[in-house]
Amino acid sequence: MHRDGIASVGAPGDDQVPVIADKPPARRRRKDGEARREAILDAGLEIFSGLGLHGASLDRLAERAGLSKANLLYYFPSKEDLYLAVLRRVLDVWLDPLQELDADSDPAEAIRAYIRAKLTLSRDAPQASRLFCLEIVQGAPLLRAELEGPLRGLVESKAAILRGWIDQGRIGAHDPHHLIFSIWAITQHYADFAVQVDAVTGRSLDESDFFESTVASTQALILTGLGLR
Amino acid sequence: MHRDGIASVGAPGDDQVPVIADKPPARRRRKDGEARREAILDAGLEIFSGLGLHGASLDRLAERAGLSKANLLYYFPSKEDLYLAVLRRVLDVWLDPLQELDADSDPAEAIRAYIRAKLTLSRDAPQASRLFCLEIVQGAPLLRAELEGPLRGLVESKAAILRGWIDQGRIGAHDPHHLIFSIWAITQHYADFAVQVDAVTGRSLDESDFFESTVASTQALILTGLGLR
Amino acid sequence: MHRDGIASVGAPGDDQVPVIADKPPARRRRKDGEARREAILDAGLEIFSGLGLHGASLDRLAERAGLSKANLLYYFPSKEDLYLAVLRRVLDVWLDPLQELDADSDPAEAIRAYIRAKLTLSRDAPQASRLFCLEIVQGAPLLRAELEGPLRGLVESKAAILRGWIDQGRIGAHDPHHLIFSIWAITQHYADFAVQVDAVTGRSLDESDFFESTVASTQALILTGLGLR
Amino acid sequence: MHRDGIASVGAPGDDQVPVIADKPPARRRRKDGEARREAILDAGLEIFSGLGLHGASLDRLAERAGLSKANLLYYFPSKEDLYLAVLRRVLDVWLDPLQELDADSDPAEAIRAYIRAKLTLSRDAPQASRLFCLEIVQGAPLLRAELEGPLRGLVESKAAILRGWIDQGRIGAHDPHHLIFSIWAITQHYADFAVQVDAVTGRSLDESDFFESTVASTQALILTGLGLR
DNA sequence: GATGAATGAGCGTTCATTCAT
DNA sequence: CATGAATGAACGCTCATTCAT
Repeated sequence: MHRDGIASVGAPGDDQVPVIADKPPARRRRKDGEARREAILDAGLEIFSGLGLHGASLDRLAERAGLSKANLLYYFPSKEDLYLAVLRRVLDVWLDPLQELDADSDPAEAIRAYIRAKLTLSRDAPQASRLFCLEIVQGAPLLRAELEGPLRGLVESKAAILRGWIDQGRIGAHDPHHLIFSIWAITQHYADFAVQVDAVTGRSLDESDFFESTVASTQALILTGLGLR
Repeated sequence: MHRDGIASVGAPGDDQVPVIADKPPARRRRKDGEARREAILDAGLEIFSGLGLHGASLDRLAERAGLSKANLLYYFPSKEDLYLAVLRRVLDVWLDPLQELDADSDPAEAIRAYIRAKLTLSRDAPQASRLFCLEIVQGAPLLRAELEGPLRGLVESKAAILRGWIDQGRIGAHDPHHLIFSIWAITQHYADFAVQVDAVTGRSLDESDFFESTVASTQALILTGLGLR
Repeated sequence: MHRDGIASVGAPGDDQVPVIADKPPARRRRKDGEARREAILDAGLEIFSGLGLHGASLDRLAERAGLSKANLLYYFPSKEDLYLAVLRRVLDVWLDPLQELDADSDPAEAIRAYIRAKLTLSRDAPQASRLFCLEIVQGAPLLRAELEGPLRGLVESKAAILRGWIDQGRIGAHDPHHLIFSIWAITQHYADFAVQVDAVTGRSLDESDFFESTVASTQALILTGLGLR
Repeated sequence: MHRDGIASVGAPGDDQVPVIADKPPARRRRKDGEARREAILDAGLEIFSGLGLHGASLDRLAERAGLSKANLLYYFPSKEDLYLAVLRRVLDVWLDPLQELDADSDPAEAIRAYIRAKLTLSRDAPQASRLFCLEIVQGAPLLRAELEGPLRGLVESKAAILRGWIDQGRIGAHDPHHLIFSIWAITQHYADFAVQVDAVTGRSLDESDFFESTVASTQALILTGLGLR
């Protein structure tokens, strides 16, 4: 139903068939190379998110990406390099919704939209969420720098917006960091713990009524919690 | 400060030095055997939670547990067996607080206590939480049965309690499953994503003021969200 | 004819069959382990001296030593470790004759004996000489430290003896370092360049008349060169 | 100080910039082609002499020669082909001084000149000497034919000259083969075992006083050994 | 001529597991 | 109980070589 993987999310419509068939060879070759890189990254997302860095083997990755192990290593010099490349692509996509949070918006509307955007990602790119989760849970041995740099900066700037709203009395007093963590935790839970959600409820975000009820529930909990209802 | 691991939680005071030194050899040996099993399970928790099933090697596990690889395999016939044993011990501890949720309690009090109990576990046994998270995120290949059996049953029975409270108008109308997931998500986030929390805020649940503010924040968000304030 | 390898030189008679068959198991096991180590070192000498560090494969080494590749790595943690162990054993044997050079001896007799000892080594342990040669020629990447330490010290002390003899007018004035290098060069040539010697003359040190004529020739050249005839 | 490599020895002044810039393309291309061949051979000498046939990789060779791996294989169809080409060029240069040995010369003068010529090569083209040494030490698997053919013939003819001088009583009686081997061994030692010489004495043939004293020492030893002093 | 892309074979090494003692 | 020794399978990676362009 929903495309699993983040290519479709990060760059929709990217893989349109070219109208004119015979491009000059140089360009065709480069296109092919980049398409292969993408295929490898897609395979990496799929397999790393299910087995972790150590559980994934180059053989499986290559097989899934449709090329030979040696050829895969031509594009990414080591398994870890591939893993990191996948992780970075994930991180970018994953933080995108937060970037949108704007001081000039209506707080209720902005938070409602943010929750929906995050849950949409959890539905459309659950593997990305899981891979990110896997890495963080294990102590982020390869991503720590990115967490302490860009992520921290982004969160600080958005926390400032929330604090502004609190100071203006537009939302209830609730520590901005805790609020952000709570929204992250709840929305990502439906991707990261999807098997558990499924085991307990038999439902998945792929079912649109469950998706909508999850969005509504989460929005209600948070907005009411912030005194916005 | 807080003991990391769940032995201290599940079986406090377990490793006291026996008062009388020379027990009969048969009994001593058996005691030693169980102590060794515990030591191996502790090592397993520590290492599996940091490296995952595939990232952990028997060599490391044995070294950490203080015995030889071959001897470790005497106690647990395979790496997967050990992994499962650790996981099961974790699951028991992890579900314990939910068992306490009682229909006859005051809803606000019960939920407040539940949140505190879960966050206490996140503080005192973060590795257990992480190991459980790791397993679920990867699709619970070895735990699915336990999720669909005991876990589902437990959640259903507690959801029924919540539904009862809602029907009685004692808490706001909020889907019980979503409510339980939200509490799980938020409280476990502080264990599972501890590095991220630390990277962004520089704080950890080990610091008692941060622990208390986290408890208060979460209780406020959930209880307000349920119209209990 | 002559045992190739240095075990026979360094530790003659070492592998005698024990008179009493059933040793206690602990001792037997250790014996076996050491015998295997020796077998591996022998295989290492044989193969490294013919193919160099990079040309030798663990598969070949293991096959020659009569065990599995994985088992070989149980005794030596890496190929390079094995290579170094072989090299060190070689170096010890190789420098031994020089140690014997004694200030109190008759110079002519001492030099004559030294030349014979070196040529005997070239005959009995040519692979050791070749492995050492291979390593030095490639710049001694793994042995440089040993050259600048122990070797240099040994040479200096023996050069002092030669210088003493020169000062006493007992041998002709010839720079001691150059003299030592010349003797090394000539005597080792018959091991290191054995194929070339064979290609040009059709002879080998294994033939006793060629061995004796080589000894005589070299002694004559050097001793006459030093004015001792 | 001294150019390392044999291009400078075998074909001095070969890489002069052409006076007239724009040659007709056909000829230019061919010239470029040969220059590239030379560059590859130079790279081959440098790298093979340091790492051996098996230790050198096409990637390194291509990088050093300044072209792509695939292009390198256009000039030499396989790594072994390149290795052999380098080796043959080395062999030619290496035997050159011996060719000069002339029956009509004064024996003392001829031998003195030969020693100096060989040591000059050891100084100016040590890598050539080392590569040759490496190959012979490993049993000359690729060069045996050349040793038993041209080399043997050359040595035989020169040994005849020496034997003539002996018969005429112009030099002391010393087996010609042994004499040639001794001169080879000593003179090449300063190239092949340069690291060892350096480790022991701290000197190198690149220092002109050490070079001259080595020449003098060697000439003295050999000529005195032959009763020419 | 020149090169980027591709690959099969092999390498050194790790690892879970077995076995004898 | 406990361990040193042993192994087959798999792993990540390198490499000489090929091929299409």
